[in-house]
Amino acid sequence: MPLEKAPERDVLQSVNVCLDVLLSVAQTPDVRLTEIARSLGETKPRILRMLRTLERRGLVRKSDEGTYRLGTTAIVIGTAASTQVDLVRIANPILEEVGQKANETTQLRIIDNGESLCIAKFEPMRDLRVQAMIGRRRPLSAGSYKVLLAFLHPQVQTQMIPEVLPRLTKRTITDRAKLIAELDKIRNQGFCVSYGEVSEQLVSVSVPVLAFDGSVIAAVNVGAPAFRTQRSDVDRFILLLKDAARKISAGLGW
Amino acid sequence: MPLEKAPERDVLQSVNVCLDVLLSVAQTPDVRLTEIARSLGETKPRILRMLRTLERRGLVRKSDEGTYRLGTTAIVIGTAASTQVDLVRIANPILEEVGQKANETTQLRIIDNGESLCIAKFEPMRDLRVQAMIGRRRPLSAGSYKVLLAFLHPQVQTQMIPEVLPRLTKRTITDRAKLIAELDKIRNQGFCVSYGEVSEQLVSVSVPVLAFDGSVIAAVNVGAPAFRTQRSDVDRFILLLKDAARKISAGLGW
DNA sequence: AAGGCGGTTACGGTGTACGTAACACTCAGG
DNA sequence: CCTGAGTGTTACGTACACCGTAACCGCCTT
Repeated sequence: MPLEKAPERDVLQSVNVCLDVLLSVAQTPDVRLTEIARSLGETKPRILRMLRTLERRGLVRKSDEGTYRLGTTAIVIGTAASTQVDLVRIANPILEEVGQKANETTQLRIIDNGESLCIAKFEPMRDLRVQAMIGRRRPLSAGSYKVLLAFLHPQVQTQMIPEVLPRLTKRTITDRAKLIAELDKIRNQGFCVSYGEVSEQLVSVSVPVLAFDGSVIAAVNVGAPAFRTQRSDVDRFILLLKDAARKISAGLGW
Repeated sequence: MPLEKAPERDVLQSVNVCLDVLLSVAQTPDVRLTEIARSLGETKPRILRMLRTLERRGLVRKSDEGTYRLGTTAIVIGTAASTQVDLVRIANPILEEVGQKANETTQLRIIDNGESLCIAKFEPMRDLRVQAMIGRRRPLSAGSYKVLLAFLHPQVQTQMIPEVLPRLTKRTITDRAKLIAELDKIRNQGFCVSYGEVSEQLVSVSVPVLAFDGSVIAAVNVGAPAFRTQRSDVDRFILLLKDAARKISAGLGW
């Protein structure tokens, strides 16, 4: 029996592909028709039809050179979403507050599709700072984002950890057993500090945002260059983040 | 012959409806399945399938009570769009600058689907201020947004003006001939000031953003409460907006 | 001139996704 | 306690929307 495409019951594949196209354009601006078709493994006519419909509705825009970008309707939907998603709406001012006090970059990350996904951020006015980007994905196993794993129910946790752990730097944990031990430690202390696991010379601190039942909703994070971050700074970040996580939980109604 | 649905050649109606659903949720948060189906004139099973696919991709999220909101993927797409749409990316800091100097709300509006559409804004820190909202639509004929009409090519202009002009306040122009005369005046002086045409007690000033060939791209706008806006303020706004429009044009490469 | 590559069109067959109908469930009212 | 009017949901057979193939039209490069 062929194990390819489990057709995902009750999912309109036409709409599904159209969303693929949309995300494709979002990810790589000025992408061409052929490139999209190739990367999605679809035929050109099909993608052309998708793009035409998306263009007519202002979701994408075609440049004179035949490349595609997102359009104005995408902005409208996006800003509406920022106000509709409680987590982001609540977290944004709190992220800014922490970011101002720490004078470093802060992020809000959730689990999405087996990865961590940045859905809100704040960057301080400072010449040198960690660069964050809404929509950027990272493996769950690397960096301090692994708090997201640590506070998961044990069964889904092991299920969420892939067979082979991707290596981003020489400090990245790639041994499953070692990772699980680390996760235990994190769950006990309530936070995670990571040194150069995802990027060299970067230190990252994360604290989980928990729901009323103790399930993990998201993680708040401070990222900073290692050279200017003392042990005392890290401790300060942890306190700031714990406070922030508590506020966000409260803001969500718990 | 039936004049209903000209099937819009090469437009996937399945995708089309799905976008309707998405915009529906964007416009009215916490909307229910039945309500969407009713407002779009579609059947419930169809909309259910759409929502399910959208939900699986994180575009919308279903609450426990069965209502729908936009989801995290919508945020990702939206923020990507803000950086990809040149006009918005360029205009945003300029809008803020003008807004700070005027200490009033500023907007960037384009023509979309026969209406004016707000795609960027700035609101000053001030207790009482005009409220702007990205995605909000207004008739092209009312308020100072009519600069968008004024700088259109004459043939498309008349084609863009509807048969009957909607009345928003008692000051709204509802006579076609009068409107066209007004548009001539606006085109000559290069800006438009409107007193209470779209909202009572509000004054609004708009200046067109022109492309290298003189075609109109967008309009920049200052909106303020009438009671605190002197003639001299209006003049100041005009200067600020003209400068802003010039900068935006330049930023777009002209 | 020939070939490659991008985008586009045409068209006929098929399988996706459509609507109908019936189903569960909750709530309000009689 | 039943009934009716709301939800949202499932099942299913049919039709047509949409798909892929193939051919086409530029535009480059060789």
